Amino acid sequence: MDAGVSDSLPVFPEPGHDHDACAAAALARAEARCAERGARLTPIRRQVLEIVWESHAPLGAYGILTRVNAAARREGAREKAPPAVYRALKFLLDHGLLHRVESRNAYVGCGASGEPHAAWFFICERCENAVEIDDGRIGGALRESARRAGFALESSVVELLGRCPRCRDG
Amino acid sequence: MDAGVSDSLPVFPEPGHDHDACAAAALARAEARCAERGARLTPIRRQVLEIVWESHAPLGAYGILTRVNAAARREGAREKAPPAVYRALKFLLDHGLLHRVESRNAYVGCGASGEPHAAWFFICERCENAVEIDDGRIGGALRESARRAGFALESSVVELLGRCPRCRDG
DNA sequence: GCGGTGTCGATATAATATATCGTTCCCGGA
DNA sequence: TCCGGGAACGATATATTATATCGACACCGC
Repeated sequence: MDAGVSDSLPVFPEPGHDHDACAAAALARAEARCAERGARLTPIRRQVLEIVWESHAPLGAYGILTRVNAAARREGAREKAPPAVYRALKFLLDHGLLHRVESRNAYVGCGASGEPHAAWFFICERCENAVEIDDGRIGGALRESARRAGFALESSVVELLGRCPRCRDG
Repeated sequence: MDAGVSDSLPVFPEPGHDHDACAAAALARAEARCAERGARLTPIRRQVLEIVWESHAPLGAYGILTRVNAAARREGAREKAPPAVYRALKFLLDHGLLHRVESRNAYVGCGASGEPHAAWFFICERCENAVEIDDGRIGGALRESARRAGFALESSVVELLGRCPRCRDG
C-alpha cells in the first residue's frame, strides 16, 4: 500500500478495530525505519511511541509525560523531566513516525509506512480520534493554489474538524 | 465583494502597499460590523485590533500585550494583565475580525468584509507575512474529501508554509 | 431604584515548550 | 584495548502561551 498518493478513503477505527495489532504494526514499522536509517529507537523513544499509539486520539506532551512517569513509578524508576519527552518527540517527528496536530498542540502516530509526508487530518470533535487524509485531490488543490499565487510551497498544515462517521449522528 | 468564494489571487503586500490605509480600512470594517451586531468595540479591543493590524505578520498574545503595555507606560496608565488581551482576542475572533494561526499560536487581522469564514493562509517563512487564501477549489476539495469519508465537516485549518512571491528568490 | 448582563481589574495558576550544561553511552578507528 | 567524538540523556531552570476565579463597576431595561 502506498502512502498519501491514492484516493482511498480514510479509515476511522471501526468497531472491531484490533488496536493491539494496529499499534504493534506501527512499532514494527518504526523499528524497520530506524534500522534502515541507522537511527536508534532508544527505550524512551520507543516508550513515547507506544504511548502515542495507545489510541488514535492526539495526546499532548504532558499527557505523554504523565504516562511515562506512571510507568516509572510502577517500576520504581526515577521520573523523567519534560525535556526527555520533547527530545523523544522531536526524534520521532524527524523520522516521520509521528505527526504534530497543530490545532491541539498534540501528537499522534503516523499510520503510513512510506517516507515522511504531509500530514492532513480529519479530527473528530466527539471521539477525539484523528486520522490521516489520503486524498490526492487536496494536495493537488493546494499545489495549484500556491502555483497561481506565486507561492513556493514548502509544507502544509491541514486539519479538518467535525464528526467522524461513527459519531456524526450522536 | 464576496469573501472566500471566488478564485482571485491572494495578495501579498506589494512594495508600494499603503499599510496605513489598509489598517484604517480594517478598523472601519470592524466598527461597521460591531455596529451592525450591537457589539461594543471597547478601547482595549480596538487597541488590540490596531496592534494586530500593524503588519500582516501574525503576532502572539504576549507580543500584543507587550505593545499594549508599552503604550500604557507612555501614557502613564497602569499596565494590563494577560487576561485583558485574551479577552479582547476572544471577542475579535468571535466576531470574525481576527484569525488565529494555529501553527504559530498567533493572531492576524481578517482582511475580508463578509461574514466570518474559514481561514486558510499562505505564510511566508522569510517575511513572516500571512495572507488569506481565496480559492474556492481548496474548499471544494476539502468538502469532497470529507463527503467521501463520511465525515461531517465543521471547520478547517489550512496553513501553507513556504516563500511568498517577493521572498522566494531571496 | 433594582436586577441582570457584560466588561474589566487583579491575582493566581495551568499548560506547553525550550535553554543550558555536565555526564554517560556507544561506536569506530588507532 | 584504549581513545576520541558525537549522540543521547539527566537535571535544573526558565520561557511562552493560556485560563480560572472572583470582586468591582457600568450600562441597560424595567
